Amino acid sequence: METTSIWLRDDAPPTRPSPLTRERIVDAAVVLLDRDGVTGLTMRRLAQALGVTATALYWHVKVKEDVLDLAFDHIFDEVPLPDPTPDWRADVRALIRAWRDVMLRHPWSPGLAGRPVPGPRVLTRTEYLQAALTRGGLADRDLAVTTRLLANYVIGAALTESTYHRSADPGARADTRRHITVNAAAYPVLTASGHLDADRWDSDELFGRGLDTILGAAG
Amino acid sequence: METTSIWLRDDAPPTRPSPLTRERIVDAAVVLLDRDGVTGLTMRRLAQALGVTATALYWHVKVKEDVLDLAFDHIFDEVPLPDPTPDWRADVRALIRAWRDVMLRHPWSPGLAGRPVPGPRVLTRTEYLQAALTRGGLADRDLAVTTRLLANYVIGAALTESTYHRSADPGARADTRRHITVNAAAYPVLTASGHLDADRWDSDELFGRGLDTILGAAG
DNA sequence: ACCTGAACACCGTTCAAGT
DNA sequence: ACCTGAACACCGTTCAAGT
Repeated sequence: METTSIWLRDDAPPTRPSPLTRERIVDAAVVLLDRDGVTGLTMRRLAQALGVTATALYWHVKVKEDVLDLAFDHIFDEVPLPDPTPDWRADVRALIRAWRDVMLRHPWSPGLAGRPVPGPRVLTRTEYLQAALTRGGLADRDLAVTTRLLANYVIGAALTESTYHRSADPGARADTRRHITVNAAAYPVLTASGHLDADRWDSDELFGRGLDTILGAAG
Repeated sequence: METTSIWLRDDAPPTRPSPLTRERIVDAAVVLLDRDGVTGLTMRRLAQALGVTATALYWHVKVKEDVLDLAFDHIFDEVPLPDPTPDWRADVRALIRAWRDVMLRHPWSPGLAGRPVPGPRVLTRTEYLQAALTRGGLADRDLAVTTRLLANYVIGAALTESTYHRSADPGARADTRRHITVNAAAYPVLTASGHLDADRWDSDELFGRGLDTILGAAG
């Protein structure tokens, strides 16, 4: 009868103990994407992080795009689906806010949002959203309009905000703002309104008010 | 005194008559992007289209990203800026619709929409938008909220619609829709509402109604 | 069934050199 | 000032071969 001796444990290869699975590939991909962005994810680096050859990945995945699709869907596990409440608007607000939050936490994700095939996690969240809107009395075309309005708003917001935040050149934002104020003759309203002035308004608050505008008009 | 003889004309090199300029580079880039998408634009292919060596481009441009930035801004020449009318809502509607149209005509563009530095053409259109909203009585925080709401909505809409339309696999959309209906137990609302059913609603109309929802609630 | 190694056809970018 | 050629350090993907 064999007991798990400490020597046997030390004999085990320490670098790649578990077998390669889709799950481990996706987890490693998200880590790399978070750290180095979408251009930082290469099949070779992903394989290296998993202690494996690049070509080994192609047994588990057809093309690199599949890895991106899987990673994109995977992060939406972070969007909770609480039990519906009587306040359908509050449910929608919480969902959309969490949706935006997860995309801002993974800044590489909004650019991938237009993926042709939504994964199961995205579909589940969309189901939750449409269910809440349905409780609010929306149906048929109005339901489709508001679903798209909310989804496209949150995607656009996450896309612009995330790329704006981690601008390669940190001074580029100030440069653009300066370009506006210097050419104030061409951009009188933008100059006055403080467009691209990062300190003027809080992004979270602006997003929330836009959301309220949609929800106030719907239903 | 020299006259332009036909022989002299024929002597001129036919492949690369004009000198390389940023303008010519951007024009060629847009052509390539329209034809092959963002992955189809490489510095080598771009150079070949211009009858020049890939490395020659680096005299006119610092990195490839600059080409993408220039191309993205360039297409917004196609968004007209008509004289403002007394109906500010109509002005906004026309601008946002044209904004969406140009992005759908250049399906590679929405994914680039989050570029850290907006170009002069985008800024000019944003100025036009904020001027119209200002005529509608919006100011300060309300102006910022509605500007972002409209801009992010149109960007998100263009992103999802464009990638949805030229899905690599044309049957993938139907597959996803089938996945919903087959798992109707998990997606009861999506099944009933016809989510991802391309034929159910007209995209242009849904977008327009979402736009009207925003404009109806604003101001 | 699952992974390796070698190979193919590409990339973006740098830099010395030409004109 | 503007472009070429060679070179560097990479890519995604295929495929025969190993276990």
